[in-house]
Amino acid sequence: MTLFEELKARGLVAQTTDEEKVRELVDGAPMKFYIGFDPTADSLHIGHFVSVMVMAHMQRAGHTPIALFGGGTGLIGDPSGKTDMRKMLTRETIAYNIECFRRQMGRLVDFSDGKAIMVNNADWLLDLNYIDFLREVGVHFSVNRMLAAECYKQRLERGLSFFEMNYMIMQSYDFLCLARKYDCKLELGGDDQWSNMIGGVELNRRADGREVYAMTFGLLLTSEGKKMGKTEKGAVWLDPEKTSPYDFYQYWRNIADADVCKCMKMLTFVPLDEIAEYEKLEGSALNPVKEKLAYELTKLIHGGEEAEKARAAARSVFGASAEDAPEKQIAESDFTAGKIQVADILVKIGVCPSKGDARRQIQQGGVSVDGEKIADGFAAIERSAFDKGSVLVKKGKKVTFKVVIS
RNA sequence: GGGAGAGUUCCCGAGCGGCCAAAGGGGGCAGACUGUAAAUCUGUUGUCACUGACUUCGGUGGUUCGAAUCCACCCUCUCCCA
Repeated sequence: MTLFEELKARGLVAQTTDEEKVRELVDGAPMKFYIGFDPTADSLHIGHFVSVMVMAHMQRAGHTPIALFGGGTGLIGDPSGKTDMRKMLTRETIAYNIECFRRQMGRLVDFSDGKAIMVNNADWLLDLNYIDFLREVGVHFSVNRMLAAECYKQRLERGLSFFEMNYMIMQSYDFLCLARKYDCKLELGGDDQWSNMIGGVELNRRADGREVYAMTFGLLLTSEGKKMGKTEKGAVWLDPEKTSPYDFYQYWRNIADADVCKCMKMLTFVPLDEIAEYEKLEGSALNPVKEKLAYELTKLIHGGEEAEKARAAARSVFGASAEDAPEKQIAESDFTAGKIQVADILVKIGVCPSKGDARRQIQQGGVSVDGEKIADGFAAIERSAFDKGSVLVKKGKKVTFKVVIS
């Protein structure tokens, strides 16, 4: 199976500007390609995951990825698919964010010895002269066509600033610069970037007469068509400080039945024929597959050791013993007259946002201490309960902590 | 620059001067059912010293016994005209 076929089978090919040519490039001699990243946050999240995986696949096949950080375009913000204008970021935050991205990406893509290149488009965008830019690049763009582009349509109804409108032009210019400087032949990106990417291909042809190509991969959507990786608490991050390996693991462990195999194809290196076996399964038989998915992904992002820990913790929480539950500390001073209210503990260890909420959870029967359900919202436990070292506090089915005294 | 309108709790969105901690929906959390899934049903969703008190309705002042609701100014956003 060739690389292109594999990418396609994994659902990593959505649109191409010229499928035959792209296939030749991907399956052919080593070449350079690029993927752009908007440094809008200080950590990559699941939405970026696909991009990074595609880079990794390509690199394994000998190609050289160019990771382009939108340090310059980040100052504008991509209006595609957004309903509102994005916040503008300061240059300092963007620089910091790029640094964070760079670190996280290093886990999956090898940047040593020039095997992959990192560039920041601020290097060529910031010093642009407005008039020169208009003369060199601006002439090649038709406003009529830009307005017709799908990505702007929605925004036209709600208002689109000239400022944002320039995003497409700048991204196109990126491709032109990379083609000139690195002989970059191919741009990859999420399907939502399609319009912007075509812009780059066109610009290369018009400005330099150079043939370059673009290929998109599908966005990571749930079977219900929503973007994955969003929870109410925010995105699922790859930074362990922002989303703990355990939560990360749990996110995937709780994935919908319909999405397991798709994610495994797109996000892991698990061989396709192995996944084909999993696709035959359905119902509760999928549970081990979900576990594998969660384990593989956690391993890719946080390393084998963290993956083992997360899996063990999950198994214990939902299995018989809870010995591996995460530990939380409370202080000796939290006790009053040798007692502490269960509600207070819940607040102290950050399980509940307020004491009122904690009482509610207890009264609704959602809290247990050392395996015993508490019903009284004002129930307190004795200091002596901690004599054995720790007390197991559980809220709901999924939140369990071992509480110790520091 | 001229004209019209809007800013309410996590989000959307009701809201008569007192009966408003504020309808309804979404989302979240918990319970039942389950497979740590989905769907469904139930409860709950400002804070606390919790049958009571306190803080919230863009901001600042004002009218009033009493204001999310009325007035003034300000800020922000949207729309229409130029």
